[in-house]
Amino acid sequence: MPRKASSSPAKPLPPFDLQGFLASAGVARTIRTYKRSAVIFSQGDAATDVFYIQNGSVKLSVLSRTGKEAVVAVLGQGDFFGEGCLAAQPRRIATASAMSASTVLVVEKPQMIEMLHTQPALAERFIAHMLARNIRVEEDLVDQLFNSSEKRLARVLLLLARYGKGDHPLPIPKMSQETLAEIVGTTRSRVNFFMNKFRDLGFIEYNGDIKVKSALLTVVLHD
Amino acid sequence: MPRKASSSPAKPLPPFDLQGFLASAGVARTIRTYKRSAVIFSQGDAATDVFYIQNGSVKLSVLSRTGKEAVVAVLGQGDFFGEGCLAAQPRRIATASAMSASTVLVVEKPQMIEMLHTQPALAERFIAHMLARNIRVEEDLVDQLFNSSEKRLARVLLLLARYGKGDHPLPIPKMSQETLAEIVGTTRSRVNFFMNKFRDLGFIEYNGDIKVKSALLTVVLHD
DNA sequence: GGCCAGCTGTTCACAAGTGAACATCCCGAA
DNA sequence: TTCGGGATGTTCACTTGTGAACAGCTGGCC
Repeated sequence: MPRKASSSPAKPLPPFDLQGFLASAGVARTIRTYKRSAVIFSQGDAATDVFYIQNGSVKLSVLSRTGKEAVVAVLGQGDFFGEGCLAAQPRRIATASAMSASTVLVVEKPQMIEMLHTQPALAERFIAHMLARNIRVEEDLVDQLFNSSEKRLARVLLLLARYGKGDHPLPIPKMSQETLAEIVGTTRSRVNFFMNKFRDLGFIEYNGDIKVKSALLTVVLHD
Repeated sequence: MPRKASSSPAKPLPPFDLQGFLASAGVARTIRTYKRSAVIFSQGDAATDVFYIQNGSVKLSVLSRTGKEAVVAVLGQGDFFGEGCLAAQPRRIATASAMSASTVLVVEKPQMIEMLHTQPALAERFIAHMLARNIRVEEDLVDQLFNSSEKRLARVLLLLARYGKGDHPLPIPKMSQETLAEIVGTTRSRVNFFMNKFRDLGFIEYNGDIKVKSALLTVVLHD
């Protein structure tokens, strides 16, 4: 029996003290902190480091030739990003920016490569991250291919809400409808329309933050 | 200067004799051969093995609740697939089928995990694969978000054509317009319309196989 | 207080994409 | 050779999404 493709829950990444790990391995490392909206790296920059989120949330966005912006990932504690530099990518293909105050660990590419060779525990963890990321991006792609913008918005809201786990109505980090549109892949006017619809139906509440009634909003996904 | 997101060439995966590698490591392994159109595994099946393509080409497709089908990847020699089982996925989320006669190597999940721990060369190779895959899927997603179906079709044709490398007009494996539509993420009538348009403009030739004039078709991507 | 910037709410003409129908065309099997 | 099934070519009414515009709101800052 085929399952709905996008239904598998976000993989619960076990916490991992990369900083302590690096310290005990005697590896040089840097910790940086960013304020909300601060840019961590920009599309086109030289790609020299891998990042690991200690705290906060980071979004990766891509700017098209025509000026449109798309958000390809929203990441949180325990996620890696910027790992494209380990492959052949000499430049960043996306811009990384903090969505809330964040602290990230920076590891230079040569050291990361070295450690992936010599530290099986890190390699294992990193592979797990890549697998999870891959599954998520594939689900996003399938979602784009199959679903209308109304359903995609509902899915994004549900995923963001359960991001902090706990399953109960959890406030979503402050985020404009413009940003939501960039995540969902549609226009702001469309997001606005459906947000009001969902609110009228009692599926969400919002003024400043958004509160999602998961059980109700889920209905939208199943037609 | 931001680069066009989908412009980075498919990563040229260096050949890797996984079979020989496994043999010398004394690991149990199985080789299977499939005919064109044969199903390797189906969406919903128990996910117990990782596959490695020795030869041929394999597509991964997902079926929606509503009966629509989408192709999420077309893979070739040297690619892994079915690696989702290494993460938390107990079931296949996609169907894998041979697009041409293919031989694949099958490795059971526990052995793959064991080897990723003990064989740095394999782990490295596997990480490289996951990074490349991730980049490609992200590009596909961005392509969906930014581009019209005409441009997406052009991009898919270009990627398929240069798949075998060499850069010169290379015949694309026989593939129906229906399948192309599932890869591009649109309807057959749309694909048919644009294929004829491209043919009229001299960008491609086709009766049975498709021949892509890369230099010409590329124009479509840049408006 | 008054101003500005950014976000929200709303509308609308227009563009793009869908899906279903029907007419060929081609090729391999009986 | 004929038949049937799959592929292609073509059309069209209908749905969905776009992008640009304009009018409030609201909150921070001088």
